[in-house]
Amino acid sequence: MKNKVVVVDDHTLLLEAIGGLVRDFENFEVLYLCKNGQELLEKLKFPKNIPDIVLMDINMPLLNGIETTKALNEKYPQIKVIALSVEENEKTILKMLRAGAKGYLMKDTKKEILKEALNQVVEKGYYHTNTISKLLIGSLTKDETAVQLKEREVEFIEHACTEMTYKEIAEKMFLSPKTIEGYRDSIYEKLNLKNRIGLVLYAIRNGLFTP
Amino acid sequence: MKNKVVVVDDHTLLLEAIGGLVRDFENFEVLYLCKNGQELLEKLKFPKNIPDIVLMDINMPLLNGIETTKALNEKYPQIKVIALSVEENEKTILKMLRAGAKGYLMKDTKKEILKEALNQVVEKGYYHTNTISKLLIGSLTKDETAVQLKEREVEFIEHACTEMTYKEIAEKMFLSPKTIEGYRDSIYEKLNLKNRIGLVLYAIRNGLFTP
DNA sequence: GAAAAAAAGGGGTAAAACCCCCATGCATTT
DNA sequence: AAATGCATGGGGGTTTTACCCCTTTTTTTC
Repeated sequence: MKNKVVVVDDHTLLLEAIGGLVRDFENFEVLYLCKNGQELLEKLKFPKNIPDIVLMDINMPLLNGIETTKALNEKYPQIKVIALSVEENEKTILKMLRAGAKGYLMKDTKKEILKEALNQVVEKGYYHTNTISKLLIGSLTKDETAVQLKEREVEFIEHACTEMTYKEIAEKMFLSPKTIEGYRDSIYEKLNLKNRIGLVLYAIRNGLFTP
Repeated sequence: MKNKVVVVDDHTLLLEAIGGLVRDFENFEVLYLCKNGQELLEKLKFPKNIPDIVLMDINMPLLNGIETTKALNEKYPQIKVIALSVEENEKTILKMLRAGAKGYLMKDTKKEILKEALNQVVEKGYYHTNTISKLLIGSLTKDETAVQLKEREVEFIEHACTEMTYKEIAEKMFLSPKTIEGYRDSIYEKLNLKNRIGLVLYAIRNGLFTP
């Protein structure tokens, strides 16, 4: 019995191409392909559509890789997710692993490594490269969870990533400029930032804002 | 006689996967795969390695797609380049077309479209989707070339994409703060920006700075 | 229901950013 | 020789940010 694989990626070309690669591996078969997380969750409502492994991109519209992985881990814990991404961003990788991904592959992976990863996930239940393992060890020492942004603060950060002044942002969010300054100050403290430029860079690097 | 295709992309998985797709098309064969522009130029030194079509990614280390395409157009004008990218950035697309690319495909393209593009490039010498055609028409009216940043201004912009104050940037560039302000003001005018946030976003969106 | 935490708003000061308009020196062009 | 372009630096002003420390109101928690 071949292991059933589903590939999820919004870039159709990449999606079909990776599907093609997996189809070439002897002990794997491609069940179907999805363009985003929402499409996958729809499909999974039918038991015949439940795969053994999901190869999942992280940056997707509608429902991204992290949220989708979380959902899968709750509803279908038997499905093993391997993240697939060009993102080398440490925090993103960690978020994905926390969401329950069993492996993480950079997109500059060789065909053989993909096969190896698929096989290891089937046999051992996980696949981690050296890079990822080191990251995991590092994450134990750092207290990442301490930084928790409020809903309204995230909203403010998105507005801060434009040419608007704080006064204008305040108007847009129906708040006093002073409240906005309050948000800013508490964010600066939490994230150890010096000025708005730093905030913008933080937002971009952590996916809160896409330029 | 099959048309010879070379794929250039730094993401190995994508590289191999696209190679696989092209291999499946009847009238095309994959000569070889490259991880960046430099590797391609090395290969081309041997006449037997000269393909009919190059499928080229834009963002690559060592020698990016735009520079590589320029080089190809000078030395091997018979080779037709099709750009392949996730970038939807207008300016990047235009740069690539100006460099001499005969076609431009987003990575969310279907397998059939890729085949269609390859065939059209062989037959007509070019392949442009509606989106690209509209862009081309638009570019004729706008005088994009007017905006020309000086060497030193670009250097300043890179520093502006950090938490440094202008005073600190001035020290780092061995200039008076007033000179820095001069750079800033002329850049704001040229690029129609309101403040430093806008500058940072411009820099990121146009590849002057990678966060 | 009281205590604690958070969200929202405020005052004041100093620094940074922004915006004009101007001067010098130096190379290239005409 | 005059003109142009450009890099560099400056004066003096306003606006916007940053950074203090503080109060009131709402929400959460025990």
